[in-house]
Amino acid sequence: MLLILSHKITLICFIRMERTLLDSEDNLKRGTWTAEEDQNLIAYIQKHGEGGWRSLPEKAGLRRCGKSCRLRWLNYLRPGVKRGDFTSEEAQSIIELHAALGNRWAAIARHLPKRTDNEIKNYWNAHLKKRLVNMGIDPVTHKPVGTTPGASSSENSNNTVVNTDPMIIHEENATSKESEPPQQPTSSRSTSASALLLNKLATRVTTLQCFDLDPLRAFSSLQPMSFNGNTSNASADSESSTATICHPTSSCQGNNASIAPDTSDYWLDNISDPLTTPLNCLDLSNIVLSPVSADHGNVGDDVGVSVDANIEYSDLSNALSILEGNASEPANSCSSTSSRVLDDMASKLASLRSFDELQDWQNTNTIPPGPIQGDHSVITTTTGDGGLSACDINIEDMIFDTVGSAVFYKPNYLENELEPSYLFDIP
DNA sequence: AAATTTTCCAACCGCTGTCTT
DNA sequence: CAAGACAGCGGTTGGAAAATT
Repeated sequence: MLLILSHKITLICFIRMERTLLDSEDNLKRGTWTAEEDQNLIAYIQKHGEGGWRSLPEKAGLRRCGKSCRLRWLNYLRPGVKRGDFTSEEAQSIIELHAALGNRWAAIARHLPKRTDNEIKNYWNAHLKKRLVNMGIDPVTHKPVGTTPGASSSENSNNTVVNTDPMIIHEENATSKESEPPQQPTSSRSTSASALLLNKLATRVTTLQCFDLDPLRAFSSLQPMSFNGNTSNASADSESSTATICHPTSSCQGNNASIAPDTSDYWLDNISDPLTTPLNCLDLSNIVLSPVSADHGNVGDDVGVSVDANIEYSDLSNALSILEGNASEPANSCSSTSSRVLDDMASKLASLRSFDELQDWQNTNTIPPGPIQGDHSVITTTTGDGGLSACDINIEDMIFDTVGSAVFYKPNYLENELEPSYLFDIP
């Protein structure tokens, strides 16, 4: 019996060796790269440049396939590649971006300089996904488990998660381990329409890499493309239509295009004056424009917004007016904190005339974070505004909480390791 | 200390889109 | 326009290292 078992193990080991350590049928080496191979590859690319991967191995004296060489170079050997030790900021970004982009690792990687898609993917699978699960969050939908029946429904046919709700993630405290069950969000889902819209915009703002991702300006260029071309009579459209604004050079067209290409480089390289060029490159696939059956809330007391998972407008033209800062009603007529904040955002963003201005604004916190009022050791998540007023809000501090409600996130509180539970829904 | 299991990530594979001929 | 080459992407896997029994 033991003998048979021993033979069996030996056989398995032999098969494994043959697959992984020894040369394959095509005489190509597989498995871990040696230092010598790395050196050969680096030397060759330094001399001849990247590209021509198929013929590269032979020229470089490597018994590897071209794909393997390319992967090795791009993910590990290429200068500037940052490896290991993700910062809390990077982890936060990955979660936010994953909420917005789904498993589009390459797209996510473009927002994290020096990180490769492969490493981000691994980090997500090995760490972040588990962290979310432990917190009771569905890593696919980024919503609490149990609140999203048919979680996969949030993914479209391209396997792209269209939910954009990122969530706050608190750095794991190494000193205070487990024993505590995963903390479930204590706040109820916000029913504020304004808050939901604000969420969407805040998400975009916090991940802005370039002026072209200005969500408010994009709304302007969204108008002629939405509602199947009918912008004045939203109610005629009985189905929710997904609006995607396409890259100027992209072939994607129409309402159902789900993935907009990364456009940062294009805009930075080609657009000097945003005012003279239509801003039409923002992927708004998560923002669904459709008629609403009831006015659940107001944005600037004008725009009806549904409370479904998607932002919906009953009156796009009014919405645009508000978002462009041309609303007839002043901000103080807003019905809620989030409305006021939204107005502030709209006014500010609409006033920006260049990417530089946007950066300046972000850098100088034109809308400064004010002192948070209230007892944060008591407040975990609340359905109120936590004592914040609109003028206290720094847009960069906005982010989703775990239930998809708008919150205010003060990074400096995390950094200082103060009470981390300072999530505030916006009513 | 040894055996076993789990974790994590480097690398591979298959597929798709784009470019070139 | 078709076919092949190529680059890039995302899912999966093998196995070394770490953790646990």
